[in-house]
Amino acid sequence: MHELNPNVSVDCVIFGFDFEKLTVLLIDRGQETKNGPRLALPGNLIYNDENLDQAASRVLDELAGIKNIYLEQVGAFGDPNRICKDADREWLQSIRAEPEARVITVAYYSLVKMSDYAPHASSFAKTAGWAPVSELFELAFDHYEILLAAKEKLRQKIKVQPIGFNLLPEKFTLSQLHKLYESILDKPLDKRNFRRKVQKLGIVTALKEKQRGVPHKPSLLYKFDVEKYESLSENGFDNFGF
Amino acid sequence: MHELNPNVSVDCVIFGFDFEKLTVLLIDRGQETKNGPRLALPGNLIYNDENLDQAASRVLDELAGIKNIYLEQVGAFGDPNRICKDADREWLQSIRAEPEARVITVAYYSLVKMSDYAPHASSFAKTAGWAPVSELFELAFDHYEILLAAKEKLRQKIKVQPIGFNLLPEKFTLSQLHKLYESILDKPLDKRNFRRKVQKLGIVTALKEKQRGVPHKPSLLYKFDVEKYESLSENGFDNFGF
DNA sequence: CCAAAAGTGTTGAAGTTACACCCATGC
DNA sequence: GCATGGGTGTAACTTCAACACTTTTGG
Repeated sequence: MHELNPNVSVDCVIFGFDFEKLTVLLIDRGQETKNGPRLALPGNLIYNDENLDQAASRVLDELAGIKNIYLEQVGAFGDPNRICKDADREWLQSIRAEPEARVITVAYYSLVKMSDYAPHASSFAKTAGWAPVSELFELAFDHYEILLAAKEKLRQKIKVQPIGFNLLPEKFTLSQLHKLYESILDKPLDKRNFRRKVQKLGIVTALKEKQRGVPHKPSLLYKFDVEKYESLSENGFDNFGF
Repeated sequence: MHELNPNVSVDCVIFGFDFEKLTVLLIDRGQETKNGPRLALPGNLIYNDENLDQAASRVLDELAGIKNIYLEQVGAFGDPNRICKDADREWLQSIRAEPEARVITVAYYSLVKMSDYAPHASSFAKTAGWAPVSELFELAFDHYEILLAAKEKLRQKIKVQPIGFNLLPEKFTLSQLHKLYESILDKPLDKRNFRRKVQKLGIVTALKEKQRGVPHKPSLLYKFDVEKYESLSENGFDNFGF
């Protein structure tokens, strides 16, 4: 039966990275509200004939036009009183058949390169865009709490598995990778040790090509070795982590 | 509104340890079923006016008579086709108002000392008891999959934080601790290396007392050093993990 | 005296940290 | 020629994995 389930929703916490800071994808409900936040995570009710992962992908596409990204579950949220702000209640009344239903939501997260995914709003999202995580303090419903939980998961995850390669251009320099790790872990890493470690892991391979047009010694370019990455993924990254 | 939500349930994966092997708390549906498993994780629908954590605690108490244990969320599960076995369908018809409803379930897990918690069945559980994890291959619904996910979470957790001390008697031997770790990680750990590591960590202190009445060399008894544990907890266990 | 678990040290390999200088380019 | 970031090696130290025999008790 292809119908919305009034009691279960999904929300997506999509982190974006731009070599400067960590951002998160939010939609603007565009509502004329006196008080209460207008920003929310993209999320909506699930259909009864789709699974949770599918629902998250679909919702992300419907609200922000972003497809085909790997989403990982954060967990389930849903205190009975998560709809406690007037603005939230009003808004639900405008978009839901059963605005008063008890909803529990399953959150998903991912980390993408901002420049690869230009969000464009549709459905009930008035606008969609990237907001710096460090400047946010309030969101609709319990979305701020969900954001914090997702951030913590991301931090744990990146410590133990080399995600982050999808954040780089196809050809990249080891310095870019270095900077990426430093900004996510939020601490300096020794240049030589970092390079050694990444190279020993074997998931990057050097191209025969260099940077051009830079006002300093041009860097060798590297690409991500997908096969090596996958074979390591299966056997576990025994010795990763900075 | 104190009513059951037809679409959301919780399931509890309670691991028990008895110095021999890892077990899990299961209920027996007691159903006269031709085929399909009779064993299931304790779980049931949530009420609309309780939060997920509360629901998990309540359900665990209702079905197995176990109260006051710390539960941690595993995540949400619920493919549309999780009710695919005839036995499961029949059983739901006997206990639910809307047996055909799409249900997503939120799983919780915990690890307790078996001897501290004698399960006693009630409600729709015919019996409740501990089953060795390694001997299980099939459970109701998607409960086997949930069990595996919970086991993996437990494994990750115990690698990075020394839980497990609430599983031991006040005074314990290093061999007991050793066995505990081996059964959770499901692999042998070198005796000497294990002892060295635990002792260097400093969260156990030797008593001036030995085992008595054992038909072999009696072991020194140890106790858990709570203060040391807490000070380490704050600063992070920098070098823990087997 | 036998069975059963307790207890104990060393060594080689691998990994981690810290650290300073020359190189290639654009302007 | 100078400013900028690219690129490289080593030594001291710590951690890790592997491995075998003696001890103490109860029966």
